[in-house]
Amino acid sequence: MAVPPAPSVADPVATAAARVSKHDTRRDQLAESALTTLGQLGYAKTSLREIAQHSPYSHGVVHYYFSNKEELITYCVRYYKRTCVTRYDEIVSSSETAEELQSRFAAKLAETIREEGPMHQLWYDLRNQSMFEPALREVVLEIDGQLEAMIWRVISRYADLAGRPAALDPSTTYGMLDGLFAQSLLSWATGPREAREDVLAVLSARVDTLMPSLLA
Amino acid sequence: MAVPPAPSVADPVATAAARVSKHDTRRDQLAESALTTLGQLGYAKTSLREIAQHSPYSHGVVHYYFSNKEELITYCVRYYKRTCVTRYDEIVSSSETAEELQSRFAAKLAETIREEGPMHQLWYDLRNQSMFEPALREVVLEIDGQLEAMIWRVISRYADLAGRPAALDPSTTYGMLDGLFAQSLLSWATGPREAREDVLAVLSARVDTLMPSLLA
DNA sequence: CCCGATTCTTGACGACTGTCAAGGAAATCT
DNA sequence: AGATTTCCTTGACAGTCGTCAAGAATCGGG
Repeated sequence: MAVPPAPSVADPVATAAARVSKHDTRRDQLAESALTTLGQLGYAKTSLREIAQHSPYSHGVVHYYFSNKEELITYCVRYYKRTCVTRYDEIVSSSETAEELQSRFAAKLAETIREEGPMHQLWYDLRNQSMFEPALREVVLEIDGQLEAMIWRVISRYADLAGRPAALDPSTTYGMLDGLFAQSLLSWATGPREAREDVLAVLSARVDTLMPSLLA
Repeated sequence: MAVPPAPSVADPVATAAARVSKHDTRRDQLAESALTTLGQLGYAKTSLREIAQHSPYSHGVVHYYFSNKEELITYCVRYYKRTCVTRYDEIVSSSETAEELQSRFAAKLAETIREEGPMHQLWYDLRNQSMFEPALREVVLEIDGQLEAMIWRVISRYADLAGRPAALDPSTTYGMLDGLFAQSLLSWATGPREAREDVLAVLSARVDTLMPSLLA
């Protein structure tokens, strides 16, 4: 993951740096444990003890690496975001026709629910909680903006490939697609397990047929 | 609100009915107190004691009228729904041209955020919590279906007035519009108060310009 | 190998939660 | 009027929460 700690030498700078990196590695490790717990239980029902139980450590260690529950949570969200907001960039850069981008994007939307469903549930949970908890607003606003930009990279590239301009502004486009995504996620998460693949197929089909009308 | 209790007469049927109606009136009264609390604090941070504090009673009374917290919550949601899922029906029945329905619907979407913002925040909160809490799924699914039907009454009437068929199925249409609505609600709830009217104006404008493309 | 710093565990605290039982207050009935 | 049912308050319970302090375990440099 990160660089392994340097072998012990009498270099106070290097060892101090290794220390810092180890400290950060532990924070990331705890963040990962926290994220799986949060994805399973949701923001409200996730306690620090529960997070610690999904990690190799005991519940007290959280306060050694994070001063607050709040700090842990926001650190988690940013950690999660790091890997998340570039999800479609490979598709954007490697697709060579509008049709290819369209169908691969539609398929990828469904795939990310299948592969990372709980993480998306957590995101929508946190985004909603930010309406009640001011402490979450800053980080939610930041990530929401990045998600909008991510979607806009797809759509503007799509417009380029098709040789037609986008019909809507970035925010409206994001709002609509996000609505469809959230709708499918909800029914994926709450419906019967046997129906999950059908839900994802429907999402793909919808986005696939909808995308042409996002261009003028 | 409900019929006032009948004056005391020696009619066991009437008095029993009055008793029941009084019992139900109290339940509704508690539900209303609970809804304002839930709308302010969100599902996670609302305790029974907090609900009671927003009502004329003490915290123990909740268990006299409801057996569970869960029963109270689901009762609240259904109670709220009663007045809610017909919000656009007056517009649907009284609009005489597609253009009128379009602009009045767009305006009403914004108005309901302005007038009942916290209730909508609560709805999205509960809908999300249903992904983590199976107990909420039944009632959420039921109301979500009614909301979809409500939106579809608007759009199908809109299509009739315009003399063109709807371009999308009810579920997709609902998902898209709901996404835009939720997006505006989020920024209405978390943004600065001075910007609220702007947010609502943007929502109205977006829906207004988007609606024609919902027809084939 | 030993000492000091770092890392982690354990146990405790005050506060809060849903739930419930006991009993007082109020309304109703005879 | 008294008796009885209904309504509501109070106080307590077992449990969980975030937080923190004290000390054990572990690790690295001399």
